[in-house]
Amino acid sequence: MPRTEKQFEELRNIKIELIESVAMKCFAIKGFHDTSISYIAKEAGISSGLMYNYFSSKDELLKSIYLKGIKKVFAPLKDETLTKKKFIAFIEHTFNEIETNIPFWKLYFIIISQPDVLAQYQEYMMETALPIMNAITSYFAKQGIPNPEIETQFLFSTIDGVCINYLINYPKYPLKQIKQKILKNYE
Amino acid sequence: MPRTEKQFEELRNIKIELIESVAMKCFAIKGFHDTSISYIAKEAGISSGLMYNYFSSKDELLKSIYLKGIKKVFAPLKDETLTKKKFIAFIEHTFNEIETNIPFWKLYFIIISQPDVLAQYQEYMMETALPIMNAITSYFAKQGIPNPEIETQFLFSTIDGVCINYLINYPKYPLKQIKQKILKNYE
Amino acid sequence: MPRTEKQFEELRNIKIELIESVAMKCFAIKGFHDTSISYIAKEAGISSGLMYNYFSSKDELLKSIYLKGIKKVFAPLKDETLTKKKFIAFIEHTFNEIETNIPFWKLYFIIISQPDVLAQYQEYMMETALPIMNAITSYFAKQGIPNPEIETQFLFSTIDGVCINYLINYPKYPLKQIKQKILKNYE
Amino acid sequence: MPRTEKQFEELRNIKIELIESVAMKCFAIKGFHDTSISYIAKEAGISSGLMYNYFSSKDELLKSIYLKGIKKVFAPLKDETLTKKKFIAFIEHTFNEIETNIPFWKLYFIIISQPDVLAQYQEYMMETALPIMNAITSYFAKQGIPNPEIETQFLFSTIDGVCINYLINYPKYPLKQIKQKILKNYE
DNA sequence: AATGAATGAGAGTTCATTCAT
DNA sequence: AATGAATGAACTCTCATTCAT
Repeated sequence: MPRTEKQFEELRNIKIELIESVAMKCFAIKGFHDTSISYIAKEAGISSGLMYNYFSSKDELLKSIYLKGIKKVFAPLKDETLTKKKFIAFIEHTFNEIETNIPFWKLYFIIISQPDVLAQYQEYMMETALPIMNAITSYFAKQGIPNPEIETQFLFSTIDGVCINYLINYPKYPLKQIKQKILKNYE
Repeated sequence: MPRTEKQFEELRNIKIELIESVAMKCFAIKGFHDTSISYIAKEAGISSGLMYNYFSSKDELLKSIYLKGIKKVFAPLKDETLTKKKFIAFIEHTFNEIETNIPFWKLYFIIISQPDVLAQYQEYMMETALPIMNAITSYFAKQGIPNPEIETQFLFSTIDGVCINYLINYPKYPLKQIKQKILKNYE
Repeated sequence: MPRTEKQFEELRNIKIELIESVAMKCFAIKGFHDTSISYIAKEAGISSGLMYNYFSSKDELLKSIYLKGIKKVFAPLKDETLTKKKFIAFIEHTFNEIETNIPFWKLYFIIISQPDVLAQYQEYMMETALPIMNAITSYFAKQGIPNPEIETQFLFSTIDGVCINYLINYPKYPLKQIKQKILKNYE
Repeated sequence: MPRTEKQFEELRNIKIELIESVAMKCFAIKGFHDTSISYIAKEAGISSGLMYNYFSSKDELLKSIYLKGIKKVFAPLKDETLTKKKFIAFIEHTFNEIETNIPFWKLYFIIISQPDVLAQYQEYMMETALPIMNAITSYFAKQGIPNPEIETQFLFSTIDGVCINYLINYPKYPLKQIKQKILKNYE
């Protein structure tokens, strides 16, 4: 009995996710340029040629990992009107993502540190992040916080900074306490 | 008649500064791995071989730029006991550095985002940053701020995050207002 | 359908032998430093990058050729007790190797003339040559030859000297007559 | 008082000999290709540019060292008719040269192992060596030694072989005893 | 779908040689 | 005579990508 098209599709997706997951870890540990396609292939248990059945280039592989990661981070955050509870949930969710997905965040900072690569992805990230930022700005405004746009910028900057310092210094970095401090700021 | 020792010395220093300055800009714009030695040389108007008269490798060039930059940033900050005035001056100095030396800070985040490179430089950066951080922690404690170590970590993380977002979004990023907000926090 | 493991293995062995054989000739004709990898590749009709699929560096290529050559020369010479017949066979074998494998011997003298390269290979050569030398010394002793160790050193030195002069002057060098003279010395 | 032309000439010769002597040692220790002009210059205490006042190229430097060395080795050996005493003196002289001028002989084997370099020098060496070889052949003939040409080839080959083995193994190589053995052969 | 041999452009680096001073 | 900064061709080596099987 031949496999259905759906089964093939599924097998393909499993392979793609395997490759992306392995590649993400490699990039995070060794850096993008210092991780060769053939190394990823070996780690993933496939041939280097097969990589190109799933990704048309090394850059495309990076892009795919990045976009999926961004989607995953922002997906649960609907741009509906925020309540206090939802705002807190957003902070909690974000810190949880940071803590449990270190390789992705390493990759994230590699990407936003590479100016020429950044340009291609910036647009997508902005599309994804902007609604969230706007929702938060509205929330801050409603809470009576002065300069709510600045406050949002400040919050997102802080989270970026916390993230990058956590990546460099974990497990020494006091992530939980910093999170508490941020939450307290908005009580 | 050959040039005097002093003339050679001066010639060398001029070339070193030229190369470092051009390389810093190239690295900041294109990234470290995507900037070739021959490209830097062309931009600097010299031959590629000349680089190696002054820097033993591309890595050493990066290191030299980094160390000089870090020194310049932290040099004015004595680790003496901080007063409020001095604390404010530190914040002002830091934001000023960020605003006026964008290429260096781009390079800085490229470096701390590259796992392979980071390890070599982390130690030096820590040696340089730690006394400042300690002085600030003491200052916070004296001011009666609770959890002064966490507060210091938070401040430095925030500054990193502000910096990285400024680099990506300037001139749109509201750097001055963010600085005012931070200063207000510690009034 | 990919090739089978066995097919790949065979393909590899053919290429390795091709590269080694071509490289040996090139080294012998032009010298090691004056033969570039890309020249060898061109002569072998392959791309320069392919070399590095089989040999991790130019030095490793040289080493591989050398070790295989040495093994081939000394392989048939068991270090068992020598009889007159076997001793003569050794001399005959050695001269035959010299006469029929000129490129290898040129390479051999290039190697032992290069101080930097020599050190790495000396040990292996000694390991290989010493048992033979000891067997011959024992044979000389049994034959009642005085100072058998010196006699062995003299014999090996002579063969080296004959070899190097043959390489420089063949086909003018009277290799066969020299061999007869040596054999007569030990009758 | 300006120097006379002769004094200039002498100073120049002293410099040349200094450079040649330093270069010879460097070549012998590190090999020809692994010794850079600037390294020789530094060892000789001059600038690399000045080298080219005395030698038009690195190859010319090598050639000059080689030719002077060959001349020095063969100079005392007139091609007059040999007596037994003179023949013994030749052997003694040769071994003495080997023992006391190791760097030159290392260089000598580097050169005769480099086929493309060899061609240029072979002629000169032959011109120099041939009269000596002929004289010795005549001497052997007069002594009633059969196949005197072969005997001469054998002697020179042996000396080459002894020399190369001495260079590799000194001070372990039994040079003096080998010399005695050779002399005994011709008593 | 799958392999890994093969390619070749381009990287970092070295160094004999030149030349302004 | 003397310096050493400067050049640039040539080197070794890497690796994303292709392709015959």
